Amino acid sequence: MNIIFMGTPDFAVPCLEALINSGENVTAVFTQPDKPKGRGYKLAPPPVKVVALTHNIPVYQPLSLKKGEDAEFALKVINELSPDLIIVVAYGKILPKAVLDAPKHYCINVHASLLPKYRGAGPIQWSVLNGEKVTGVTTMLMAEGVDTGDMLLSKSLEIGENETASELHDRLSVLGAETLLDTVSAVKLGNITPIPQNDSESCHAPMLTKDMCPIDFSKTAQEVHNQIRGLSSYPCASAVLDGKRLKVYRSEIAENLKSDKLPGTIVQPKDFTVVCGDGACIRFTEIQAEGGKRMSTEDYLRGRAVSEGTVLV
RNA sequence: CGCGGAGUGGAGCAGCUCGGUAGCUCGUCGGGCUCAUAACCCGAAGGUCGUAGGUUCAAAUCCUGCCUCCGCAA
Repeated sequence: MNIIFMGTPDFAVPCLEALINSGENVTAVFTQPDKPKGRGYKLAPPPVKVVALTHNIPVYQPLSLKKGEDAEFALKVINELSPDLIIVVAYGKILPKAVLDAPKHYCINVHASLLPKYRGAGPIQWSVLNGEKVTGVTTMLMAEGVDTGDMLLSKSLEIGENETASELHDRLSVLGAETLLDTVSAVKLGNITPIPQNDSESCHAPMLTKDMCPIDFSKTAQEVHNQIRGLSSYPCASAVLDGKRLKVYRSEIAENLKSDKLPGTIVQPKDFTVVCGDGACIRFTEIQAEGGKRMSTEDYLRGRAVSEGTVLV
């Protein structure tokens, strides 16, 4: 099949590679423009672009698909390629109707949640933040609303107790590629049955922001744990130790340990165990100090003393 | 030229202000104690102090260039 692929970040890469490896004819890749990133504002290409280029697939990076010269040119390109399918995976732009109607068959989107739950840009992180036990990926026909189209196929998986959003991200991106291939096969066989979403069961998962990062130790240990997992590894939960920011990438609930100390107090300096609002304790297992490298708490404590009774803010 | 921090035995850090035998916590190896141990005691190995120059009788320490890593901001 002739396919146009639209996607931008790492999550989309396995899908693109799966299509290429399964012998589909990917005639063009649309992705976000290179953006200045990191120190010194170096211009960085999106991961999907890098993969596309290594397979010699033409890459288009319009600023907009809705209006302006870029949009007109993009639409022209799309129509000239006359794709059978347009596959969209975390592209980061909303497609106008003209693009949705362009392919002979469908515009199909791969979304990292079990729809209709967690529509939006941050489904993986929010399912961890909310302490979900199960999540998955769903393929759907694209409609004009964000993540509201009729569902095609879905696959689910269990979320580990201590699993971080970035680990889950990696697993879901692989599962997404599988689900996408199954969906494409079904389309070829004319064997798809779109199922409308039940809007009343939906919820929204917006992009994460930095004001979600500071840890509020007055919450329960489980809530704090979920926050740490859900924000890892970006933007990453943080606490303040001795006036400096401490990022917490990984944690675990301390079994059978209670304390009536003030929430945020370090009760076991040897393994960085901290009291939370419900008296239960949480143990940081992977952290990063300002200016320092990300490392296991064990390594961190070898070089810096943390004293019992210190209170994190 | 966006702002800032850091590169020291296998790991994480101190030492640099006020140049002059490289230290701490841990790991590794050997020995001891112990019913036993991740506990304790004794001992050992292991470092061109990121890299290239400069200043100096002497540089981890002062000066300059370069490389790499990280925080903020985007």
